[in-house]
Amino acid sequence: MSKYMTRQRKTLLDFLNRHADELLSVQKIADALESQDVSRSAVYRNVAELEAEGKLRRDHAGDAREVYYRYVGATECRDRVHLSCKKCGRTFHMDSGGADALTKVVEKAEGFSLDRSDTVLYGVCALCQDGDENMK
Amino acid sequence: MSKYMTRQRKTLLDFLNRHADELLSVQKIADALESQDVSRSAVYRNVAELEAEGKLRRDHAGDAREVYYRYVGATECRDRVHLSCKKCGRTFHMDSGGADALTKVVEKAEGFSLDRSDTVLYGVCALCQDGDENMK
DNA sequence: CTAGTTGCAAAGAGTTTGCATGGCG
DNA sequence: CGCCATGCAAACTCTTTGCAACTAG
Repeated sequence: MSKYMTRQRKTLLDFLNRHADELLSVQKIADALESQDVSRSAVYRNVAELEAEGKLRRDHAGDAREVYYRYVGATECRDRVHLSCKKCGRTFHMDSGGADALTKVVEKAEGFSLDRSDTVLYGVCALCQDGDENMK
Repeated sequence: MSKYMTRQRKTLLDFLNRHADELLSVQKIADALESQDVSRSAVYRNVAELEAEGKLRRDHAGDAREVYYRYVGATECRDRVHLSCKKCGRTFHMDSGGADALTKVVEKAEGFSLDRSDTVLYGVCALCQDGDENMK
């Protein structure tokens, strides 16, 4: 666990808060923080720690070979099922009613105990579904 | 797209069929096929192709830095929501009734159009839930 | 002060690629 | 026989690590 709040860590947390729920590779983070004099090692080390604390969650982005992360440290992400839009990349949270229904469906169908905070559903969000009609 | 069915590709496909739905790293695959004289390059190249064809899906396994794959080429995996057990690592398929219910829940809750074949739910399967009691 | 943290650069690990050789159709 | 695929090894990219210098509390 972290004991000191260093300039680098503060900078990183600030960046993550401004990009909560975005799919971020360490590369992107490091590039962004480079101008603020945060070394790549510091990024890697802090990211690893945040991951261990459960504030950053690993995800995989389409084709890329790098590891992607999603900041779920903000309280509004706690124990919430995430919905990831394949078109715009944005993330949405299911409200607890929806999550309850979801958990129940899975439980009933397979006797499977869903882990809400580990699950990410993929699909297309409401906004992008509308947009489609204009694009095609 | 593949034009020739080489010995290596055949060996790989055979292996994948025997390990359908398991979480496999290229390392594991390559190690297993090494004894059958399939080079790592061949594995990497064929895996990339199968991924492009949609028969192998990328996933991420807990802590590891490597890329993991899941063979979903078998017909029983087509368009089915996958359930991945965090304890035993096994994968289960939701029947279409369950998947319909799931799709509806998500649609209603957020206007989100679920992509069944891209979604993997994490949690603990029925078997492992029972096992727990004996372990603790 | 003292221990945790950083930066750098070198080491590791996993993946990709160029090119000559081999094999499927 | 022609073209695609393979094998090998070198090249790359991303990530980890050792160690001296630095700094938060």
